[in-house]
Amino acid sequence: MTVSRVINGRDSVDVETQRRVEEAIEALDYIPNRIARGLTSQKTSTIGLIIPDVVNPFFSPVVRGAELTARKANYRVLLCNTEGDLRLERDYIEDLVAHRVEGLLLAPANDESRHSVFPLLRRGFPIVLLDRALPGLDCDLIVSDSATGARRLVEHLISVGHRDIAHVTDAEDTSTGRERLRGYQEALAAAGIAYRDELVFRTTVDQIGGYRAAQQVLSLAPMPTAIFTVNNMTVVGTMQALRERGLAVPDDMALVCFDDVEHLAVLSPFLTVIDQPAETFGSLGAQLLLERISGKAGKRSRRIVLQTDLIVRASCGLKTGVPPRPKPE
Amino acid sequence: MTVSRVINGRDSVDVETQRRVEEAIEALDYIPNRIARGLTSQKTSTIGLIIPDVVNPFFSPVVRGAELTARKANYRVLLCNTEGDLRLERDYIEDLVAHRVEGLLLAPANDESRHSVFPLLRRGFPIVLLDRALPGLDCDLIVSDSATGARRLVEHLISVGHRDIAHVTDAEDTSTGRERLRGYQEALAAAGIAYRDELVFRTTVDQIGGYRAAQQVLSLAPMPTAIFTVNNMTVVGTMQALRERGLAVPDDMALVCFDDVEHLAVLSPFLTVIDQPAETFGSLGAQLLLERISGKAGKRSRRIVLQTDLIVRASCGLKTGVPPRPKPE
DNA sequence: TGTTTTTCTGTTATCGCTAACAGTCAATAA
DNA sequence: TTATTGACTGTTAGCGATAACAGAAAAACA
Repeated sequence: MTVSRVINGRDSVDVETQRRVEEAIEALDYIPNRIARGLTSQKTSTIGLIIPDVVNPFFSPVVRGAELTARKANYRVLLCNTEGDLRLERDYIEDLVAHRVEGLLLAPANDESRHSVFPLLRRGFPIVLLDRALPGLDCDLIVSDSATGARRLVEHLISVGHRDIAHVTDAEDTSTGRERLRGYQEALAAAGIAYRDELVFRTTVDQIGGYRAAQQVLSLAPMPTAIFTVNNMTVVGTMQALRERGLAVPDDMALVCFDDVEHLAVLSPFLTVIDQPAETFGSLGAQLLLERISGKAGKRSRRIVLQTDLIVRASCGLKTGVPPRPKPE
Repeated sequence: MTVSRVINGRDSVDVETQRRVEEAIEALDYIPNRIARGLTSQKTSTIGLIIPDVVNPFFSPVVRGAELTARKANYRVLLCNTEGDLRLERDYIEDLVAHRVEGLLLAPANDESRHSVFPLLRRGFPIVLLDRALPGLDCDLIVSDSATGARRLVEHLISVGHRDIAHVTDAEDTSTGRERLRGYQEALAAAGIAYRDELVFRTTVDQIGGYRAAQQVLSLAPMPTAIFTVNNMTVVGTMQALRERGLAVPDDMALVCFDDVEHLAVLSPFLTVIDQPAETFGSLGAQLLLERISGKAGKRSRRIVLQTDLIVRASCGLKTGVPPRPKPE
């Protein structure tokens, strides 16, 4: 008990005793067991972070932001990678709750994730959704303005002369996919171009999905002159398919997508993209979550919509590319 | 107690009792507290993973590999981002130990990390070092063959006609930096080219470091005709500096580096690189660690050297680039 | 001087779980 | 029939910390 007092610097302890305790701690390499402390205090100082894929350059900054912010508040982050697998996601959620994380940051796989989230929400478990909203759930949320982003991307394509624009997107089971599709449709409508469902290709939003969808796009006759892919993984697959067919960007096909990728942006700035503030998803998400955990959040749930940046480069056949963003700052 | 029996499926429990317990669990949304279980069993089923930066495309696959492998063994991963900061790294290590992680995967910031690691090692704490060795520490270790990789990169530069080759690397406080410098020197020696210390630029191995070092390279007169940067972050900074000067790769300057980057490799395959099996660092590291935790590892420490791939693309002025690696498989 | 207060340290109980043991009851064996 | 076994459930203790309280000794006060 006296040891506990020394470690936590609470209550009064004799100077001499304190010295002896500290000596013993040193001699024994004693490190207090935070787990046991958590048992008593009912605080684990840990939050869970569930994302589909750390390797995805959109999500890794999310991890970084969350970790940094959590750390500042003396919280730790348990990271889980779902691979976009719902069952894995569900298992992870249960596992994290069993680990008594004090709250959860979740970038859900798709709409069906709501079934795992709902029970937590009902019992008032602190949770913040990232990137994707879940239908019917009233919950703290950070998304970016996907519809506007998509609209600007497609408007840009239209402004440089494209009218037959294919869209590679997901199976319509994510809010981001739906919003981006909506933006695509809005841009077309505003330009008086008829929406054609056969130009929208639904697939898994990973590299292979992008590859397959692009193959379908390229088998159309006549081919569209531009492709708008829903994220940074599908664009990679799409590019592969283009290359296989010997098609060049932008000469044979214009290409735009969501998500900027750091290395690409500097080393080879040719892709016109919508850049999302990825790290902000993590840091702001952690901040909201910590507020909720500490009870400073109030009853109402908060929906935050982050604005995005259109970065115009050369992938649409514009005559002059905009120089890359200035970095280092 | 009977509840514990039902949950763990141990000992015999009456069918009727079991049903009632399960009913109650359901009704109460009861989720067992794994933390408390850990207190009893002295097992937290958690490992720590400390890396300099999740956002770095070399390290994010490491995280993925570690997480996947740990998960298969029913272990969780506590992730910590040091930003390459020694003090943060030390704090994290202590923190993870306080959390009673059963072992530690560490990609150390630099040689000085050994002071944090040594006390753990002495008390037999399971630990596996990733990417960088620590001088004087006898410890499980996974590195890639940096010297050979560097040698092949420089040999390639020499083979296409370069003789004045600058090297951007770190402050000589990491094993990887030293090994790559050694490979650079070996390649020069083998070609009968004199090593010139003024062509080696020591810096922080991040983007800004690469940028500054490259500026120095470009201020030399005469300028070298090729630059070999030590990793994927420095090459980004280097590229920025080149672009600012209006220098093109490979026409005005050849450029090679360690680390392939997925997006770049597909979307813009022009950089000749040494590709390290990044995810293997994580998965194999976790595997070694779990073996050591379970006592299956034996007394002797294991040193694993992963082989690398030279991927020749267009950044050295070779007439014909090799096609990008086939993907999807 | 005696009484109160303060300073310090030790004891007990508790967090949620499980190992180890104990006890009850019915089925089986002798 | 009695002893033995097995199936089942409950009790106690302890993992490592802390909150709450208790008690002893010294300091401050009357």
